[in-house]
Amino acid sequence: MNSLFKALNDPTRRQILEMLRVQSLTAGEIADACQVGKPTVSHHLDILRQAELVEEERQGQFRRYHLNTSVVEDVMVWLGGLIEATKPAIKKAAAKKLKARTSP
Amino acid sequence: MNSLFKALNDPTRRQILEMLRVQSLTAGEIADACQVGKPTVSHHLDILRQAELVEEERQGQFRRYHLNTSVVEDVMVWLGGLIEATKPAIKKAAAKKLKARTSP
DNA sequence: GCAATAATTCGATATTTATCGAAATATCAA
DNA sequence: TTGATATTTCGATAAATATCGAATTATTGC
Repeated sequence: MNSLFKALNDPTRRQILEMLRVQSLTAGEIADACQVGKPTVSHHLDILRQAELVEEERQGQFRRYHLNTSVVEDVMVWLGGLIEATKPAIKKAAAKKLKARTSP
Repeated sequence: MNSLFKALNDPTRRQILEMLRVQSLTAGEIADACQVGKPTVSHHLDILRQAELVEEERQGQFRRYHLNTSVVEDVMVWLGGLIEATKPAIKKAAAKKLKARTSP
């Protein structure tokens, strides 16, 4: 979880993820699109890879990067837990509401 | 979005959110539970408040902190966009699958 | 008003981090 | 092999950040 939130914390990295959502890209293409140098992009891709948010595929002298959505779901599950398993008072109210809707 | 991901990036702050999920707490109670000093907790609560992840309610000499789930949903929406609006090839495949399921 | 309690702000510090230019590594093409 | 291109690694640096002790602010109860 730590490496995931760390990876998501930077605006440039989030921009990279948004780009990879549309299509997989090489490091060079990413560097052209983002307003940072190539060494910086390389560093960002490293952090995204550590978090398993992106996967690297080597194609000759290029390296193509893909988005990995499965770990994105992991974050969503954690966040969902924050919303779902909430205070007893609210859980009680939710149960009451449900009962009113399901009983005749 | 920036302040939200920044707030979520620290393990202590995530622990605070998990505690507030169960019940609202005072700064002192949080400091007792977490393994950090009171000034540090105060700082973390400040960052969580900037991200609107927690809300402060003054009760005499105490300050009670509540979890605000609405912005948690904002993060989930952003993450969901990463999953949903995916590559055209996959979208096409999904459409095909849907058609096979809905047509006679 | 005054002592006690809750919490924050202040000042300092050590660590992490984003960034870049230069150098190194790796692959392709001729 | 040699030159060109893609990408990373290295070294340095400036900025952000988590943490603490001490001092400060705010509120309660006597």
